[in-house]
Amino acid sequence: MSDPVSIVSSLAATAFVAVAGKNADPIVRPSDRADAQINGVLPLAKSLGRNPREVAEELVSKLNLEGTCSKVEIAGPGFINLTFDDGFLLRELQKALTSERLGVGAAEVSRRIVVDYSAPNVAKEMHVGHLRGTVIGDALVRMLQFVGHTVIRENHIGDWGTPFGMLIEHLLDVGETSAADELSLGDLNGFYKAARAKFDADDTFKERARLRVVSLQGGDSETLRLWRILVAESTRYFNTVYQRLGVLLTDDDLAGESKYNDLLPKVVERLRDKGILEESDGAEVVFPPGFLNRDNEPLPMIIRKGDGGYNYATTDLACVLDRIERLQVSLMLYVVGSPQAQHFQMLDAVCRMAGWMGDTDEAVHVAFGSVLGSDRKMLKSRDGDTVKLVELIDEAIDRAAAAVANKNPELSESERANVARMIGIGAIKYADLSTDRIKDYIFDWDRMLAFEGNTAPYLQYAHARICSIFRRAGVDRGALRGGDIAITHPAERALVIRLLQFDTAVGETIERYSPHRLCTYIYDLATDFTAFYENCPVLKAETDELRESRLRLADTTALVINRALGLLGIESPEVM
RNA sequence: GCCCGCGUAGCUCAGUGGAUAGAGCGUCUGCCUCCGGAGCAGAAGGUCGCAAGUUCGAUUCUUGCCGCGGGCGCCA
Repeated sequence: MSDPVSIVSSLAATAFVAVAGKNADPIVRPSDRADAQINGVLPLAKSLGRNPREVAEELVSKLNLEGTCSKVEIAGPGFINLTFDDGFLLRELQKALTSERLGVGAAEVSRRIVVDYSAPNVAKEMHVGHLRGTVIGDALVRMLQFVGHTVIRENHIGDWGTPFGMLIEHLLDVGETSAADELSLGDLNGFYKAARAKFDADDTFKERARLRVVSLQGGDSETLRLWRILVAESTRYFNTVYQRLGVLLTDDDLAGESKYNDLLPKVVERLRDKGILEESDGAEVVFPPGFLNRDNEPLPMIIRKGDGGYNYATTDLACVLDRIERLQVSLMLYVVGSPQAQHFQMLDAVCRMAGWMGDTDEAVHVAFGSVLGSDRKMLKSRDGDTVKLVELIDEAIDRAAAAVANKNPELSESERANVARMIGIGAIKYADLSTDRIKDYIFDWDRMLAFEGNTAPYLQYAHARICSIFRRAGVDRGALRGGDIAITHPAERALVIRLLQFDTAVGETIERYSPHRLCTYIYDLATDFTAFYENCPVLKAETDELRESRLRLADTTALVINRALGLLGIESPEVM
């Protein structure tokens, strides 16, 4: 904990106990009238039936802020305005600097957590719809790991179900080798569409597909061999996308639906043993209370279809069993689009009815909105198709390369390519991460690649320029660390306070699984650095001491930007 | 019909039970021989969808309504 607001808050809490005789939230918040303000006096006075200003005075007398605040004043009806002591801020900054995580505290309790994200479908193209889930999930994984949790990534790919009948038959028609080539090249849409077209147009093909599904589910070894080709080629393709995108997912994280096949009968069995499985319209279902259908009748979660087959609900239940009983996790994050909200509510309800999840187990639907075009409709390519993720990546890098060539023509070709990659990918990711995930967001190339405003290029540029200060100074950043930092200007002070808020920013981001909070923080930090850089000459500082102090502030800022962007899965170029 | 989410400046978006609601872009007026303009200073622009309620205090919480999007039994 390095945020002065948190530190002062806990000090205030003890004073509140002294005055109130019980725990009371001091409600300490950052303030624009001082560094922080204590808002908890008014509600406390109300509950004590006392005059607020009187209570405020008593509180101030019991508040030991020696060494943390240089000024404490009561204002208005009973607010207490606090001004932090500069020495205190600088001590905290030094502590943060020498800490492992730049002041960010470890989680109070380290948990085992599954993060379920990305989830593309085998033999189907990855498109913009997969972008958000992949990027948000990856950022959450990085942050949770950062604060000390044990994170298990799970990529729940769609590798099972009726479409595989037609896909396998199409594979046979095309020939295994050329089909594999087609898939590994990434022409998944073409493959899927061709299969689909035949399925729709040709009754004998449809029959073959139907029979193939049966033998797939029956475990026919030849069919499984063919199925594995589809899965292997698809996942190989997914991996190339993940690598280009710079996300953590690998084959080790694959947890396709097929993986849970053996568990499905057990799910049914255990629900039946629990006495909550019912028969309805020929299907075996569970009715979690409170869910109604169109006609205001109880809405079931279908465990086993009328034809004896299983569906996604069963698989998801099996997943929960596996995660809780085998992986021993207590928290499951589902980074999945918001349209599936009701499904996850029912899933949670059924797991609790079944007793699989207890009071300490949590399943959180980390829901996110859709990616829209400028017309506010689902983003589509010109021909009305979904936009392929790889094409999006290509275009981002192309556009970034053009911007870099324009901004810094001096860069060598290979440097430019590398920087363009970092900027392009960063821009896409940041655009996705920087707005509240629950809302739909409007995809706009010009905005996300702008060097002004709350964008990745702006933040990356801020980082690169700080690096350039050191190149120009001819100073080794590492060698500088540990030395004195001074506050001689309000802009330096504001920057120090902001640097200390990194802890809170990460904490709030994790608490709400909302990466945009961290984005806002980095942007504020960059803005504060700009004000500092504008007002406080660094290389031309009046004295060597001041120059070094300011270089240290620049260094710290760059470290935090780099680390924070890293937590979002975004790289920080040193030149651009 | 029922349920869920969203509705903040012209546009894209932050934000909060507290004392004058913020940013970027766009618009307008100035400024700077600046460590790479990520420029700087200022102006205009908002009944925080509408209406009640809870509260000392609501844009934030509750309810109703309006608008938009999504979901609502054998797809995932």
